Amino acid sequence: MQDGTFLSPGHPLETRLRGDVFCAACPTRQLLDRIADKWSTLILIVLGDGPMRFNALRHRIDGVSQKMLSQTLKALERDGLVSRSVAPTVPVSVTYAMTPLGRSLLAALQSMIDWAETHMDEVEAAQAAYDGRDHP
Amino acid sequence: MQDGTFLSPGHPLETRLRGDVFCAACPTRQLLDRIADKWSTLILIVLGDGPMRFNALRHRIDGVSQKMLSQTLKALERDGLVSRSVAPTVPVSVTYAMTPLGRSLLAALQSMIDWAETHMDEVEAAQAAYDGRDHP
DNA sequence: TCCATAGGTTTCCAATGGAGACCAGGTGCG
DNA sequence: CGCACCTGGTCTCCATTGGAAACCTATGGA
Repeated sequence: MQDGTFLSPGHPLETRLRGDVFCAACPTRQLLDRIADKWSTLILIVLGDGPMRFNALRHRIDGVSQKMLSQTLKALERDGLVSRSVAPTVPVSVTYAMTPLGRSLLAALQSMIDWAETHMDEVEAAQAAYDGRDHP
Repeated sequence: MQDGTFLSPGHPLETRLRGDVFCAACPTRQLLDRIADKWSTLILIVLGDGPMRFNALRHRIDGVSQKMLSQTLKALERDGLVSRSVAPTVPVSVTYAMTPLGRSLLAALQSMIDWAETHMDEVEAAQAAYDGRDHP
């Protein structure tokens, strides 16, 4: 049994076939590529706490460049995950917020963060063990 | 209330402070950057179905290059999420499998995939609406 | 001898991401 | 008046990353 292993019956195969994440051209895969992204994840989690303005996001998410922030926000807005509202104050103030659709993703993202926080020490231990072995 | 908004009491602040994902230097953030990655996510989901060999993974995950696959697998092995075992056959056969630690992450990843599959149409509708509006 | 196979590594080039300059356009400050 | 400054970006440039394809190691078979 070689490459056909993953096709064994008993796996939830039909969920795979319509919208297969493993097929590069499939829309589901492209959507996954968008949300399984460093900046997208962080932006969505932050906005989960409540609406926020551009520069507030910029300072909250350490290390994000202005370009990547506006680029990622634009993509998330296009996907309908966040909304952008411009208030005609002076200077103009732009506020970003979660849409209901975005909010429906929040639980999944949060559980990734939670996992990361919970299992940090195990991962660090694994890294130390790996580096200690004969890996030059 | 401007940048301080996110510090409002009532939020689970203490979970944030030890291992803050929003701080670029923090280990938790680095771990998130690793798992919230296109290839890592797909590899882990595939390996969740059972152990698999290098070329099987390569063919299963459409679009991954040999370099990125071996690079990502190496990182995941270092983090203790997947294990690598070499059988002294000829030619040598290398099999990758989930570790218990990796398996503990699986649920979170799977719920992201599930979300993507469930909400694809809503996202596509949002994209169409966005593109239809006055965005040149 | 020469090819094939598995699992990579190396090389090279195109695409991506970041730093920092620049822009719009209105405000307060001297 | 004229100047610097605010927000929320875009533009330009360069370093890093990712992909395609060639190469490598080791062995078994025609």
